[in-house]
Amino acid sequence: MARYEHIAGELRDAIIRGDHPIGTQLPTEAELASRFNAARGTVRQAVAVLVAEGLVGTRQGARRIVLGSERSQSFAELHSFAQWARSVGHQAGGLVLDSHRRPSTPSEAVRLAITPGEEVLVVVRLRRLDGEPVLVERTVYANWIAPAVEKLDPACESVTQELYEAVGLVFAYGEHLIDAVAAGAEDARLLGVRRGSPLLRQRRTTTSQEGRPVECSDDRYRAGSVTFSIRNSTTANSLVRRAGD
Amino acid sequence: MARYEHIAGELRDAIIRGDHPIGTQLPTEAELASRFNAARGTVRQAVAVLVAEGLVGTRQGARRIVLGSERSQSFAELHSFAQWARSVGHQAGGLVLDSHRRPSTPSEAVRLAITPGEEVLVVVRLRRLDGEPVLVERTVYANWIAPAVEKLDPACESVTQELYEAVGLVFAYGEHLIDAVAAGAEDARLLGVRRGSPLLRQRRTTTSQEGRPVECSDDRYRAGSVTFSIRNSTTANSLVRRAGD
DNA sequence: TAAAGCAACTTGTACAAACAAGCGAGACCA
DNA sequence: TGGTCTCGCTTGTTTGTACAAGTTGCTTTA
Repeated sequence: MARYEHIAGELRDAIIRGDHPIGTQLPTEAELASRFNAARGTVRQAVAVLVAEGLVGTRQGARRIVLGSERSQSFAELHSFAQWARSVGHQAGGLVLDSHRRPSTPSEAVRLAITPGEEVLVVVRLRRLDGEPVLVERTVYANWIAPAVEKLDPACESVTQELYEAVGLVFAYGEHLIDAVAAGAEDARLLGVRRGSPLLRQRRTTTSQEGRPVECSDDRYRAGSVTFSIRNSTTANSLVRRAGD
Repeated sequence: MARYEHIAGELRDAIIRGDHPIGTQLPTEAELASRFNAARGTVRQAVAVLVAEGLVGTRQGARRIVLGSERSQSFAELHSFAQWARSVGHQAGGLVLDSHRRPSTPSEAVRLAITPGEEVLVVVRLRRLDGEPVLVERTVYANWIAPAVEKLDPACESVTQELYEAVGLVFAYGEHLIDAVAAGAEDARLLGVRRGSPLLRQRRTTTSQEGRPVECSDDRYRAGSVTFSIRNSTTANSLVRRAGD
């Protein structure tokens, strides 16, 4: 592990442990540098990690301040329903309801960076959390990954993990659009809610390490089952609000 | 403006302009350094900005890749409905429907880091976008800022801006929980939708520069009016998914 | 022909030094 | 008393250097 990651970990633990309560000041860079016997730049890099996690606030001239003390979960959760579920102590399940190929629509072609009409693989999955159906996933896979997807077990728990083990594919980057929609007839039936009841919708496009789009998906969560949590600050944010589209 | 910010801006413009199309490689650090006549460290800092914005993907050993070409909007939007609206070319409006003091509930006390029962100011606002009601804000302000809030114009367009101008308060940090809920009777009446129709809910807690909680709020958007957009990557993320709470 | 391995290239980590810029508290002055 | 000013402290920016580690394509080898 890198030196700065180690220092970041120590500081994070200290904050979570309560050594640095919320609202109090963190030690200065100089002090941390001497304590960890590292250069100031290395300490800055470590603290930057905590700032990015939203645990620490920083502004020029003033000592840094502890903002939170909850461990923020790592990325994979956002793409892997199963891994997220496990990390919060729940059991994920999945079931493929439909899987077929068809020509891509123009909008899908744009999102997947392919030529319109090129064949894609459409998969509809119902996801459960501790047995309860909570999520309908309608995913469109680009043609080049379709064969590997079709080979997956229909009841496969973690698509992300299986694809990584099978072909070394990593879902490295994602763009997400989040809004609320009313449940359609199929949504309602699958999730066991009334038609028109609120669902949390997440439309995402996922990209491989090399920047190649892999899939785009329309995921709908039953209201009350899942909450997205985001931290932001005036310096460095990754969240944007957009007009409906 | 700092040197690295300038370089980041130049690169961002070049990407948006299409000089570096999506999926292509960015110039190497060495080349950028010589082009901008800056040290490698400075270039790295510049690129880090774009990586944080989700425009560029990076991994050790390989050239950096352009992932997106849309300008990501700056932070203020997330707290300031008005400034966000203006930036996307719409006109924001606001109207205070109710404003009164009452003792804080235990949960509010925790979120605002005050003693339970301490008085808070509750404000209900209806927000419009180009005349259309799109958002009901139910905000709870900590006592220490309440006087300044009460002095605001009830039809005030940007609370954020007014409070900054009045008392120099900056909404520096925020934590946000996003989910979907059904419209209650009051929500439905105010937003002009049917009871039970889907709303996008954003519960937030906002903190001042000094790390002092200022307000917590329950904001509900009419479905279709607003979409949250998030970019993430395996390295460095700020988004977390949580079980319903 | 296909796998293994090497070599050049590129990004990541770490250290050191110097100056810039913002903050906060105490000193000073009206 | 109340405001202003200055000075020390702390974080932000920039440069330079050296080495570590991952990627990629080419070469070598079986």
